[in-house]
Parts: sequence; C-alpha cells; structure tokens
Amino acid sequence: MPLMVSDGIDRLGFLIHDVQRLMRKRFEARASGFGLSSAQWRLLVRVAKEEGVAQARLAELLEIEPISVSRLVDRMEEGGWIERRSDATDRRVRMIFPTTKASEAYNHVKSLAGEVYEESLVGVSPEDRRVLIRALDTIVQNLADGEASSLEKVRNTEGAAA
Amino acid sequence: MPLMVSDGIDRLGFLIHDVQRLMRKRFEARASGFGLSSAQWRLLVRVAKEEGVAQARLAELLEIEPISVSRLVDRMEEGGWIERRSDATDRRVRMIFPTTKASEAYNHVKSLAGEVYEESLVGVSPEDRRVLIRALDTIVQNLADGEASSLEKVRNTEGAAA
DNA sequence: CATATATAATAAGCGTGCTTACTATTCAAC
DNA sequence: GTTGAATAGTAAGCACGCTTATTATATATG
Repeated sequence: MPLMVSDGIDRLGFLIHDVQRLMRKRFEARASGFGLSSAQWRLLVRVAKEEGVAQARLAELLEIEPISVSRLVDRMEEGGWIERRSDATDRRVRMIFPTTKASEAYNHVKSLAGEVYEESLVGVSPEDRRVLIRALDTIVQNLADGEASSLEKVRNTEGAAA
Repeated sequence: MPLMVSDGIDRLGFLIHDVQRLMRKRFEARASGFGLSSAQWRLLVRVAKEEGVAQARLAELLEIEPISVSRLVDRMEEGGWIERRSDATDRRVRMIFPTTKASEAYNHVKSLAGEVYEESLVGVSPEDRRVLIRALDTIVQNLADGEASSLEKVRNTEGAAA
C-alpha cells in the first residue's frame, strides 16, 4: 500500500458533520411524539442527574453559553419539561428541576436514543465500536479548551496506546 | 459475552455532538482571518469542484434545503466569495461561480482544515484512524437509508474534501 | 393554444447556537 | 458601610439549519 493518497482523514470534518446531522435528525424524528429536540434532551439528561442545578452550572456542563441555556430553558419551561425555582440563599440563581412529565418520559426517551445508536452502528464490530468511542473521546480531549497547542500532546502521547 | 456494562455506546450521540461542535469552532477560529464559516467553506469546496453549479444541485450535494442554500449564497455573495450568474437556457436557474478571491484562498483554507484534523487526531494511531473513518462512513450509510436520494454515490466518489 | 404540473429560487418565521451589552445581586476591600 | 469587581441571568441581533408558502419559469398534456 504505497501511496496513501486517500486515507479519508481529509474527509473527517465532513463526515463528523454528516453523522451529527443525520443522528440528530433521526433522534428528533423518533422523539417527535414527545416534542423534545436533541438539545432539550441533552439538557434534560443533565437536569435529571443533578436536580436543582443552576443555569450557569448547566452552561458549564453542556459547554454552551449561559444565554443559550436561558433561551433553551425558556422553551422547555413552556413545554412543561422543567421548572425554575428561586434559590433562597442567592437571589441571582434559578434552580432547574425536571417536572413529573419529564421524569416519566426520561427512560422512554433514553431507550429511543439507544435505538438510534444501535441503528447507526449496524455492521460495526464490537472491537471497532470500542475504537470509535475511544477515538472520539481522544478528539474531544484534543480539541477541548482552545489552545493547548497540540504539539506538547504529540510528545506526551506518542507511542502510548492511551 | 462478558458484562460490557459500560462500553460508552450510550454516549455516542453526545460524543459526536461535542466533536462536531469543537471541530467547527476550531476551524472557524483558524479561518476567521478569511471570514469564512464552516458552512460557507463546505459550499465553497463544492463550487470550486463544479463551477457554475445551480443552487438546486448544491442543495442536493450538500444535503441541505434549497432555501438554506439561497441564504448561504446571499451571504457569500455579499462577502465576495461567489457570484450568481443567470443561465441563458433556463431563466429559473442561478449558476454559482467562485470569485478570484475564493480561488486564491482555497488551498490555504484547505490546509487550515487539514491542520485542525491533525490536531484532533493527536494520539490516535494510523490503524485507529482507519477504523474511525470506516466506522463514520458506515454510520452515514446506515442513517442515510431513510432518504438515500442517490446522494451516497456522489459522496463516495468524491475525492478529498478537506 | 391552453392548462396543469413540476422545478428554481426566494420569503417569512422558528430553533439553537453565538457575541455583545445590560440589570440585579453578591462578595471582597477599603 | 460604601464602593467596586464578579457572578447569574436576560435582551438584542446574527448565522445556519428547518418548514411552509409564493413567484417565475419550463414542460407535459389536453
């Protein structure tokens, strides 16, 4: 295998973009009965794990801007998924709680997401799935937190199987 | 089969979402000097390969809706990246051409994209990179089944996309 | 020719992200 | 205690995707 002209790496951005778009589309089609978008689902998962979390903390966890949380929470409150409560000790804070409706839907929607993942991975071996997840985790690590100019990471991880 | 309680597949959607977001963000930071967004770059790659392509065809190739192309082209025309020309034989059609500015920037921006991919993949072995690309290709195939619309062939036969 | 359907592009308005700028509140320093 | 910086949340406005509807133009059928 001499040339190596086309290893596909040059398509990585387009591929990731396509996968994300298609996966989101399929999830939303599947979950349309619930009226939850994928962004709302991500937020709900967080809130379910950490009831009463503040919006600012949600923004950190979801790695989106506080204003994006604000408007997302607006729509989810309107849709009856979550509710804002004031924090007695800090009047700046809005604590976010899932509603009964959200708690009831949670496991169902979670299994819908699982179905989408399984459908996505048809024909991908268990071993390749592990490699895929590990590679995606690595990419997130590499890209997280802006700078960190990958050069040091090259030196640090070269030769290591990580 | 051993337990496999936590293979990470249940995080696939979140991972893909994060990777796409981080990769787009880094590309746009890198290409900010050019004033090209990643969506505009995707369109420009297409137009560079197929000068004079009609908007409707671009929508097919990019797998977005014609109205999305319309507004994207609006902004890119305004930014001096592309120009619309009328088709003499079909007055409904607007043919899209890259400007000189776009042609000059093309290779430069392409290498920026390549840099982002390399930075993303630091610590991922060549073998794992191949598995990653193959898995992502498979996922696209699996999820594209719903619509198909003959686009896979185009996608598969296109060369480097950057 | 006349009419019906299909196609190319656009318009209007929404969801979800962003940046920038603002208010309200808390906390730290004097 | 009063001032000043930091923090929580929101407002306004933009980019890029969507759905639905509209306008031109082409084409197929009577």
